[in-house]
Amino acid sequence: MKLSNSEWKIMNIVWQQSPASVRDVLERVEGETAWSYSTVKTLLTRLADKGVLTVRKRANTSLFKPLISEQQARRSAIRSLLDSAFGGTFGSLLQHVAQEENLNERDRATLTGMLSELDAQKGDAP
Amino acid sequence: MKLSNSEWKIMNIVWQQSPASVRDVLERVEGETAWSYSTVKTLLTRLADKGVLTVRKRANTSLFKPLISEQQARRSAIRSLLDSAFGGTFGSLLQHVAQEENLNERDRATLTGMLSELDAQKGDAP
DNA sequence: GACGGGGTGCTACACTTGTAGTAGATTGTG
DNA sequence: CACAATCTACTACAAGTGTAGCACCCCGTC
Repeated sequence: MKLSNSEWKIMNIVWQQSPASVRDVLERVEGETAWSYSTVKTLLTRLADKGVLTVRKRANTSLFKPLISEQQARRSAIRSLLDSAFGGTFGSLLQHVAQEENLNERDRATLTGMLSELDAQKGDAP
Repeated sequence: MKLSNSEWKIMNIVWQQSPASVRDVLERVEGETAWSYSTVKTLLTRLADKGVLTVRKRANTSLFKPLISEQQARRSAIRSLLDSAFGGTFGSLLQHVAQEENLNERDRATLTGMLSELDAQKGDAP
């Protein structure tokens, strides 16, 4: 389940406030984005069409609830990043982070430790 | 510099074989994808238009070279993942990995160690 | 019971991505 | 030099994203 940028923004809100109406979401994004009511509605509807949210009608208002957990979504986002940018292995992500992101010495050491562990097993998760 | 899936596939090749022609790339992706010559050409051209590759003409053939490093691209891909899916902090990525991905006990412990380190400093990298 | 505020359902439209075809320029070779 | 093999340039088109407008419906209030 691949989410786009805007879709993540929406989902992050719906995960926090589970049955959420268009207006609920709109109120939360106001200030961060300048989305119109319509835009939020379209995004929510699309997510429902994709099967990521359910809709239930309460009076005349649609309430949306997540069908996938934040964990699932995060997991698949990581997977997809690994596949396109890190040759599919978690190890190379760690390696990159250890070398490139600015970590302190302790953390870097920790990571490189993990790395050699991973290298040692070589039986990676698919 | 945001790269799409196919663009990553192309870039991964060009990073390996620096001046690369359309045909060079095509040969490398054959077997993995069923892209036509045209498709590869379009993708390379688009990347050049985006300023991610340079083109130089050698006789009648265009040769492409990366203008950004794999590190830069990876870095920005991570940044973008963090922003959309992990509230912008590296810590929550680590946390997710520690809890959700299937690591062995050693690695998990290592990560949670790092995590509390990060929490302790609280002065994260922007 | 008419009206206004908020809601829904459609429609739209520009830009990006995935994928490719075609026409015309270039070049090595017999 | 003429021809075939290559290349490039341009065009195309469907699906996905970002962003929004409009018409119409329902419910509470005067």
